[in-house]
This record gives sequence, structure tokens and C-alpha cells, in this order.
Amino acid sequence: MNLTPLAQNFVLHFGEMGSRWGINRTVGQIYALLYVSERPLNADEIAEALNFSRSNVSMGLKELESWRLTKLQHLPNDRREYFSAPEDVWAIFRTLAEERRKREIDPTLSMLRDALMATPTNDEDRHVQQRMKAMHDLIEMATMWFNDVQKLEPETLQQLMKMGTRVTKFLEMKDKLKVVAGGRATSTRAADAETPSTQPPQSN
Amino acid sequence: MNLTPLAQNFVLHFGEMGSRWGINRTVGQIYALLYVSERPLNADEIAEALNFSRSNVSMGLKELESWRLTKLQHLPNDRREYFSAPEDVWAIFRTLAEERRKREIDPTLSMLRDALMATPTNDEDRHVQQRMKAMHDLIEMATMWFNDVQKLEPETLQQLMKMGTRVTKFLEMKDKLKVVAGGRATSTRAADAETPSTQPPQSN
DNA sequence: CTATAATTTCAGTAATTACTGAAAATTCAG
DNA sequence: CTGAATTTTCAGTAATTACTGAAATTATAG
Repeated sequence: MNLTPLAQNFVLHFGEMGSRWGINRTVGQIYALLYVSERPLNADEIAEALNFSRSNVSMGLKELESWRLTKLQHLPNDRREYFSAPEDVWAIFRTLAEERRKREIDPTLSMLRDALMATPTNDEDRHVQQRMKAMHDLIEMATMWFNDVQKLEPETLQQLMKMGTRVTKFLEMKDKLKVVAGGRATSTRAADAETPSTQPPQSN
Repeated sequence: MNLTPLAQNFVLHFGEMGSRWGINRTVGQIYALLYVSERPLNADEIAEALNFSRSNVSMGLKELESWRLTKLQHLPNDRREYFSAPEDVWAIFRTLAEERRKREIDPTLSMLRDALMATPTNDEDRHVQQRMKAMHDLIEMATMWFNDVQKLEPETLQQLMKMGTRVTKFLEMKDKLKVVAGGRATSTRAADAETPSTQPPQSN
């Protein structure tokens, strides 16, 4: 196992990136290596290619597995386990986002929700709650949106993204029509994401 | 400066979260404190509230500043600097994303682009490049999309998100028209993911 | 200017996190 | 079963990152 400079470079860069996103360098490198490899690799090959101890690789793989970013398989007449990365970059991205949501966003949301249940006993806490509410609502909305989007076929999503803000032209049109028709302009299933007190329904 | 349990809890949680996202605990806590505080705080107040050394606070604030997440101001008859967090959570989120893009995504894209310029001399590198291309394209598209979206008014964006995947109905329609018009039936059979059998109501 | 208040820097140290090698556990061919 | 191959665990150590206090720097009131 000897990496070409091209692969080497990629792997090192991803190690760095990983560490900026709360994933350790080693794990990032292992992942990058699997990602660019044309065939599944066993732990010894990984250890050799990256110059890590066998045990370090074992731990890294376990970590990756917990993120559901590796596929495990066996080769005929070989007892060793072979690892590879899923090929579809969209799927990878989705998995990662999903996992982060479960681990970090959901607990945060739940903490915020709990905190918002308490009845504030003074002005300071009243203000703290207001701020928490603002954050809670943003996160919740983003989460729900992501949840929706996650169900789309990559192609659809891709199309959507490529359209960029042009989608809004559609909304604007729709809105104008509604306004003309005399109704409330806003309203969607947002209803359950409830907008209390703060804002009156508006149409710009 | 004595934090209420409510604020305390929030601050600690954000410290934890920060560290999972590559921002150190201290910085996360300082930010959270500023975020929930009803008035700007000076460095000493922060140090006291969080039990950090003055110098640690100084460093933390510098870091936050580099992320453009603090506002600095002066109070009448007071030489000290007072810090606060921007109030608009959408703006905060945008700033953060923007900054991360500049620091992490852009360099990655540029690394990938460079690597893709090289002419591969063997099959292995050819494959490595293919994988890099896939990742490059995904990241680039997401970045461009984000760039577009960033320009939207928060309200518009909010509206879009609340619509969730229903925006795709529009695309489907557009597509069907194309197909009928005799074209290539390419890409989006978006629907089969999870098309509800009935037309969703456009407004309630 | 000068004196003092406020902030920043930074070398040293503490705390945390990453990594290793040896040993234990698991797996499986024979 | 047995024993060799493979993987995992984990205590110890290395490396990294965070934090502090003292000293230096900067800002400003008088």
C-alpha cells in the first residue's frame, strides 16, 4: 500500500478538515483513504498506508462505523474484514448530516424545549427565554426542512439547488396572486412550527 | 455577575456543543453568555460569570471577533470595551456559515480543483480523480446554492423552508410538461420517492 | 507628558485528546 | 475442540490544545 502523491495530498487535507469539524485527524484520513480507494481495504493495509498503529486504525474504523460511513465486507478466502466508503457522495453527506442531527441538534433542541417550559421568575430569565426561543425556532425549522429535503432523490435536490433563488420567483408570484385574491399571504404547514406572540402575520 | 440556573445551563450546553464543532468550550460559553445577556458585557464581567482568567476571556473574545460573532461598543464614561452578540439568529447563522465557507470549504474546493487539473498517469490516480470530482461537484453546487440563498431575506427563506418539499411539485409539473412536449424523459422522476396521492392544499 | 486603567501577549503549565504496544478476546479453519 | 489469525481493549505515554499569571503594550484622563 503506497499512496500516490495525489491520493496522499487528498488524505492529508481531509485529516486537517476533519479536525476542524470535531472529527479527529486520524479518522478523517482513514475515511479519505477509503473514499478514494478503488477497492476495499483491510485494517493492516490502512495502517500501513497511513503509518498508524494497527490499534489506532481499529479505533478509527469503529468511530467511522458509528457514523455509518463505512461498509464492511469479506473477500473470498480471506478472514480479514475489508472496509470501503459508500460511493454516492450525496448519500454520504446525508448520512453525516443525519448523524450529527441525532447527536447534537436533537439534544440541543430538547434542552431548549425543556428550558422554555419553565416559568421565568424574573426579568433576566424572561429575556434569556426569549433568546432561547429565537434559537429554538430557527433550529427547529431548519431541522424540519432538512428532514423534508432528505427524502428527495438526489437528482431532484440537485435540480432544486441549481435553480437557486429562482425558485423564489415562483413564490413571489404565488404570493401576489394570493394577495390579490385577498387572503393571508403566508401559511403553510408552518402552523405546527407555531409562531406565537411575537410576529403578526405579514405580507411584504 | 451571577448566572441564573437557566442561563447557566444554556451556557454550559453551548460550551459542549462548541467543542463538538471544532470551537473550543471556552469560546462557546462566552458566546452563549453574550447571546443571552440583556446588556453588553465587559471582559471582566465575562471572566467572573464564567470563572475564566481574564486572559482567557481576552483570547476567547478575539476568536469570536475573528468569526464576526461579536459587536463591540463603549458605554458613556467607561473606558472598558463592552461586547454583545448580534440579535438576529438568522444573521448569526449566516455569518457563521459564511465564515466556515471561507476558512474550510473554499480551501478544500481549491485543493480539489488543483488536483483535478493534473493528468493522471495511471489507473489508480484516474480513479482517485473520479472520486475527487464527485466530491468537488457536490461541494461546489452546495456552495453556490448557499451563496444564492444567503441573499434572500430571512422571511423569504423562512417561507421556503416551511414549504419544505412542496416546492418540488412545481418542478415535477415543469418536468411533465417537458416530457409531454416530446423531450428526453431525463432525470427527475422525483415523485416516486414519496409522492402523496393527493394534491396538498396550497393554503388553509 | 504622566499615571493609571484596560487589554493583549506569551512562556509555562495544566488538562485533554490521540496514539501505541502488549495483552485479552474473538473468530474460524482444520 | 485447538490453535493460529484477526480484531479489540486498555493502561501508559505522547502530542496537542487550553488556560493562567506575569509582564508588556496600548489607550486615555488629567
